[in-house]
Amino acid sequence: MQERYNAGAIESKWQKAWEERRTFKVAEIPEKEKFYLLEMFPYPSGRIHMGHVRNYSIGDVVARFKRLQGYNVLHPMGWDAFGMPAENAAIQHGTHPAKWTYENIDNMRAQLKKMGFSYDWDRELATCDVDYYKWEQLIFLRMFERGLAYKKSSFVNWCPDCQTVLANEQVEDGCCWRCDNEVEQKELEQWFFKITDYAEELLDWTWRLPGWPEPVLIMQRNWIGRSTGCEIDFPLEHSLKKIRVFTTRQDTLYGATFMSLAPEHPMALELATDAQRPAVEEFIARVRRQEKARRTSEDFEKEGVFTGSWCINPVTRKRMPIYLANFVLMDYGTGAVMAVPTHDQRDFEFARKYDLPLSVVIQPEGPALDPATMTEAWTGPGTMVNSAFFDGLGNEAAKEAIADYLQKDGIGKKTVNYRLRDWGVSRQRYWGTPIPIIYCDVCGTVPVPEQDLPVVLPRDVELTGEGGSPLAKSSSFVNVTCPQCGEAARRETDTFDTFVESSWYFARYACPDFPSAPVDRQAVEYWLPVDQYIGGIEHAVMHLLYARFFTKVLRDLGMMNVDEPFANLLTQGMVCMETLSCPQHGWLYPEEAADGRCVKCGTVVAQGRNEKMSKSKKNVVDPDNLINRFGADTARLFSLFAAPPEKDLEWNEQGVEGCYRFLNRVWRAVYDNLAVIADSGPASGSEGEGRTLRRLTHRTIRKVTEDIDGRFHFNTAIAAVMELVNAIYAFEDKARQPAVLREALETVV
RNA sequence: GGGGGUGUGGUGAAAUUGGUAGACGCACUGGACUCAAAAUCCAGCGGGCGCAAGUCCAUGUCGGUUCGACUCCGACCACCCCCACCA
Repeated sequence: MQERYNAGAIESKWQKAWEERRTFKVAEIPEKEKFYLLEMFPYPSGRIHMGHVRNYSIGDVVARFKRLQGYNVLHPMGWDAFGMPAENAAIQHGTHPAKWTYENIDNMRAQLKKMGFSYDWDRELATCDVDYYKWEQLIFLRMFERGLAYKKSSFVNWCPDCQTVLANEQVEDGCCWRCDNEVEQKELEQWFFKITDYAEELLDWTWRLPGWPEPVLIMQRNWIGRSTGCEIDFPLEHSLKKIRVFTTRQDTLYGATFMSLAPEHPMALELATDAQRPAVEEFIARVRRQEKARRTSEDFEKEGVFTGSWCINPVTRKRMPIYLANFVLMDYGTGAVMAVPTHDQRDFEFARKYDLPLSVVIQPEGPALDPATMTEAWTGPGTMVNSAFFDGLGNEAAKEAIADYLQKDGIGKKTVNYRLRDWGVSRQRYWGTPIPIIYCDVCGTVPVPEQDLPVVLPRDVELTGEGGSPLAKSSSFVNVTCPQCGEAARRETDTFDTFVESSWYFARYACPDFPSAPVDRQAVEYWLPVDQYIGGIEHAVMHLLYARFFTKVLRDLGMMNVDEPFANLLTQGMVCMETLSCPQHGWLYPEEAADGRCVKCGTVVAQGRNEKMSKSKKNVVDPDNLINRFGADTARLFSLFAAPPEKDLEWNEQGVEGCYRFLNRVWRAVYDNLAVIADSGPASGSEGEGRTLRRLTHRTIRKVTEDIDGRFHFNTAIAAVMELVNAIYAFEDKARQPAVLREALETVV
């Protein structure tokens, strides 16, 4: 028998046993209550990091706890395997993205196994496997049939220097991350998912998810951004055409004195008079060039240009000049805004700049507003003035009254608008799911017939990082015959946003090998929804909203019968560490500093504040080192003990050592007492000191149970076990009451 | 500008939701063991006064509610995160 705590020996012994016995493999057992525990699956970047250790340690505790409570626990793991880092590695090092990705997966799988997490590895999936993404292509085809997937022209970030499309994350301060040149907006035809069709339902259900953290629900509600108002038509002065606006402030309609259109508005050019045309064209070109940079700049100036045309305010019958304005967004509302300078700050600034008329229609309490002397717009409540028969009403009441009036007179109608935009899923990238569409000169856009799926991502594609979609360069991929008419045709060469894969993987885990559909209805019926989902707060909006959307789409496509994917959600904080930097050598890894000095030059190291661990700042800890030095249990214990899960976890080397010390203490407590407790039976009676220990043992059981179950206070659960261990060390009456000691020790273990 | 969050010892944090503030850990200090060190064990550890039993002060600041407030309400200060010209 070993003489001291040997984490490596203990852990590898049990990990081997779990693997051989398939201990965590599960199947549907109808008479047994299920519990589906899921942690957000990792991107196979190459190595696991402390954020994974934390996330998966939390999940593993809950999974094991629920198993001990008798649940049939599904706890799967897989890989969010498509994405740009694989492609970047290919461009920089010449490795194929597939090779890079699968090698990384092998690496990380081995690391996760060394951490001892209780996964059912038989359900492992990788989203870059054809067997996974072919079902995604099928879902897309069904969505296309129903109009839930459609194509429209839209703007992408384009680096004119690199000749390539950039993702939003690749644009820093309006400039390309690689060459630092200014990014332009380029118009491309792109695929979209009609998530806006589900805006109302996605919003409604945020009030019916009691197991979600309130801040996440609030963020989703804000992101969906429902607002009620009116669409109002403004007739043009010398034409039968009209400009339609959306407003939430129909109470200010009588104060609308000019009109602002987005530069991308379809009527922008036709409204330009001959005299104004050069100025208008110049303005549109300039805004298009700036568009992204302007969003990030603080001191952004409102700018516009007069088109030369006029429209008529439908209630005052007054002429309103039509401007193009750089702050009006084409993709919200109708891309046209009725400008009320007295009661909207942007319109106010714009009016002052271009000397446009002001008319007060809401008078607050106190001194009367005077258009000539106002210094800012009045956006608060007040009494209606200069508004015909609505004068004297409170402006909130007038909102209703004017909306009814507009609707009755056919000038406008009540409507609802969302900030949520349709989800653009086209990516001009190689390493992703091919979009199963064929373009034929005769038949137009033709979906790939279902029996022709999958559209396999070809391996032999050259990746340079320049130009458009890499797949476009593979002629064997691009050139096909039209499935409808048999003429020569071309394949779609864009791939899906990787968020598409992560929007339904939780359902595929219920039936990872199901051969005839994306999901097996029966398996899904048993396992879904996920009873506990765990992951980083950074996914509060995008991933979690897309997954909710997909769940509803799959339901409406008749593929499964689930309304919401995640019944309970736990969002864990980041793992942080102090940064170290040397004036000469920049950021330093912890091992590059000793005694507060840089090991290279001896300069005193500057200590930064705690920041999220990141390779770029070199404030990282490699879980492998931790496992080798202390064992996986120490790594797991520390990541649970140092902070409650929703808070940021501050890395502390000495804290880790403290956890290791504690595990040593536990081991010794058992080992040193083996002889004493060897022959003792179950604890029945107890007295004196023994009675106190017994009570503590049982109080600890209750405390730990309450702390883990639903509360997720792992730190206090561990503290309670530490107290019990302290009491075991203090217990002296071993010889007379060995059963009490044995019970306490077994409880700790 | 909008939304969300945080503020408790030297330090990470507890206080199960209005009832003994600081559990548990880290750091530190003293002691035991050792030729010595490491490891381990024991003790102390918010501040003031006191030899002591004690006692007063203390949860960002200022007010309020309450028999009682880290917890609830109001105002303010500081820091962090997210969204950001959404009509």
